[in-house]
Amino acid sequence: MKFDVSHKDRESICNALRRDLLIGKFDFEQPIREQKLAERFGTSRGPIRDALLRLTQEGALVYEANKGVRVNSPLSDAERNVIVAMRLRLEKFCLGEFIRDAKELHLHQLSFLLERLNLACESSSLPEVAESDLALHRYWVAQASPHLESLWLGLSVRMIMKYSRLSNYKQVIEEHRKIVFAIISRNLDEALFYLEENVR
Amino acid sequence: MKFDVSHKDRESICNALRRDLLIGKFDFEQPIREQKLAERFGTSRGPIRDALLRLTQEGALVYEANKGVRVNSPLSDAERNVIVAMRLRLEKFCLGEFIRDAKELHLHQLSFLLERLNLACESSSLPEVAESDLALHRYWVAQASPHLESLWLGLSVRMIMKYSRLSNYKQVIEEHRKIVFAIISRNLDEALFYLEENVR
DNA sequence: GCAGTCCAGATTGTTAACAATCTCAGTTGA
DNA sequence: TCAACTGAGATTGTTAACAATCTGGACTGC
Repeated sequence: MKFDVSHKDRESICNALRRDLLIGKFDFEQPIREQKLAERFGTSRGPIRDALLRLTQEGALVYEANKGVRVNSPLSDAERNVIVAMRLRLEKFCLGEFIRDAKELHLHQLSFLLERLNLACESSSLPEVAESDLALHRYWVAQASPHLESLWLGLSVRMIMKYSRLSNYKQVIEEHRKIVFAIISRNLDEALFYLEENVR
Repeated sequence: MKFDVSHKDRESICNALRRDLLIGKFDFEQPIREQKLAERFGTSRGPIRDALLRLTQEGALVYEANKGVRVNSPLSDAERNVIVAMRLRLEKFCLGEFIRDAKELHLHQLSFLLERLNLACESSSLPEVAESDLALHRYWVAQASPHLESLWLGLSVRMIMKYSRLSNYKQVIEEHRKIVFAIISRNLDEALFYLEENVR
């Protein structure tokens, strides 16, 4: 339980913990100890606290005074529906902006991220698939609107944590291939259609 | 520039800073210094960093490595429209849950919050009006879904920061009176209608 | 004059020690 | 028996000192 090193900055710690949360590494109802994480990442508790505070704000963790944090309780179906609708509203907007403004370089980057997702699916590595999936979506969101990126991230993580053990890798890669192809051919309506199919 | 004391915990510091941000107390593009705030709140830099980190995650501030935080750049009209739509989606859901489940006690609490907003408007105190306005909306959101509360807060703060110098106090109080009366008479459609009118 | 270097002060980032609080098993007393 | 108290250990909350980095201006060599 060591050698997650080569991470040092807050962003990296946050990303590593977020990945752990996505794949359900931590038990519900069991508090997450700062000292343990500090040893794992080779830092003091300060940066760990920063990361936990941030994940709390994103909704993945929940905080209780003088008791630390634990994994947040799952969303109800109704709450999840609201989150999904909000994420779609946000991501459709970004996709529109992206298709309108994307340069050749950006489309190429998209192909690269799709290929990364493909490799992750073929290796059947759940953490890799989850991360590559989010990284792909995140790319057009971040390009279209840095303002909305962290908001999108919170929604997406919270969404995926509930269901989506991402079991069917064949389907995952196929859905994203459709989206990316539609984007590259600048077909907005088609891209939005496949996006909705994928997210919902 | 002292005696904001009687605040000690992170929540209070965060709320105080959020209020300052809502009324535009800090200059754009000018960094916010941790030491200054630490002195103002009578703590060390640790809790201040927590609060700034949280407000950054909410989108009110923006962070740059080794340079600290500053007020985030304003949203574009298109971005704001997306935020408004998302907030409405969320708040309408919560309002429906609230009207369905609210006990007499909760409705009474609503009247109290409305009266507080009324007093704030009469005293024409911008910070008080902004805070009372948010507190009222926040109440039905928090009651309906604690899971969604902090998400809602981020959206609302980001929304209000851009426009809404909340100039017309007469109108503010009137709009909210309509919403609250509709809620108390359990008329969902009417409540949703006035909510949309108020938020948008 | 001017591009490049360097240094001092200011500011953020990290750390370890300490304070405050919680947990829980053991004890007490009715 | 069992509810209430107690205290030691564990954990979070806070602090001040220190390290790393940035900023701006003075200095240097051309």
